[in-house]
Amino acid sequence: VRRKSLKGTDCAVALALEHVGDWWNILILRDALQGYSRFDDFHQSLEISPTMLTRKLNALVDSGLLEKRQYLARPPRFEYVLTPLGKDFGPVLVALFAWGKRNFQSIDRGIVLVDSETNEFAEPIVSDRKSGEIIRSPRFSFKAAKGSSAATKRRLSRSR
Amino acid sequence: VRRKSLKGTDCAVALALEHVGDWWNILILRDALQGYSRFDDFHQSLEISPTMLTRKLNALVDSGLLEKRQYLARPPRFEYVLTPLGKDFGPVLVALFAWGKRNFQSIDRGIVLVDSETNEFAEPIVSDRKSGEIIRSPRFSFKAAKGSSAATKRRLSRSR
DNA sequence: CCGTATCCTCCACGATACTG
DNA sequence: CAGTATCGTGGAGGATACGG
Repeated sequence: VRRKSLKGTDCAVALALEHVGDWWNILILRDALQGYSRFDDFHQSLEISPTMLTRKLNALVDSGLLEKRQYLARPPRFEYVLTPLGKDFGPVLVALFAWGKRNFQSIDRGIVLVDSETNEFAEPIVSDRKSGEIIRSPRFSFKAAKGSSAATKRRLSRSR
Repeated sequence: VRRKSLKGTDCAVALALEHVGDWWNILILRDALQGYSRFDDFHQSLEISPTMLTRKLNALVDSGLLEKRQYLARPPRFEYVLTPLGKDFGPVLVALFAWGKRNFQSIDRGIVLVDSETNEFAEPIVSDRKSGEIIRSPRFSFKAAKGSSAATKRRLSRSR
């Protein structure tokens, strides 16, 4: 949007959109809620240019949805983790996910946003720092419930 | 976004964003769920250029969220009403509204998205076709509950 | 009153290249 | 690996003007 700020509006929806009102933010938050935290994880997941990812990550930090945290001293490494405010955004994503699933996705596969039992968000991914091998990535797991099929071959079709 | 389509993705969130993934669409749907249906209602509410409003309205029609319906033969007049798919988007907006309200809006005023009792969406606005006078606009009504204050003076700060 | 067509501007975004 | 700097461009979006 020729981003006129909607500050001054007292509508909570508009206020919310100030912080998450675009494509990338939502997708980043989605991944974050799945447990993603490192730059490169987002980078690979989203097919976003590093430049843009930097901007969006910083913006989300500024908005207080993410926190930039050092997890390794030498070499200095940072991760972006959800703040309480960011986690609180979860239900919105759940609703969005549900809507999309109800209406646009007949096949019963895709990411798992919440554990169907506990209603809590999936555990963070675990990856071997050394090899970079992903041990467990909740993004690709399936609902435990009734016979979900085999793992999804997930290849984003490259544009261009 | 240099709008690469995310078609081919099986993530429901991405699929959903294909249709509502921007600022204007959300705001239009918000208004639609409040009962707005006429071009000019949206136009005034959103401070959007008529050109853009046309585009967004058409896009939402194409996506199947809105339906363009003639409500007057002579002169021909149209209104944009929510389809079932569009109404189904309601819960997402409710969640977004709630998040914004919880976190960014301390004052207890703003639009009413759902009736607190029935959990149904507010009634359509009623405006006098002749005078154009708005008789009832739920956007500016307040929760019936505990002493809400006077009407909001709503002036968007113009950019530039 | 309810839009649509045309034009133009500017900035969101990707490409590319570079650093610790 | 985890980013930042610079640059170029396409398209989002406003202004304006017109029509039923």
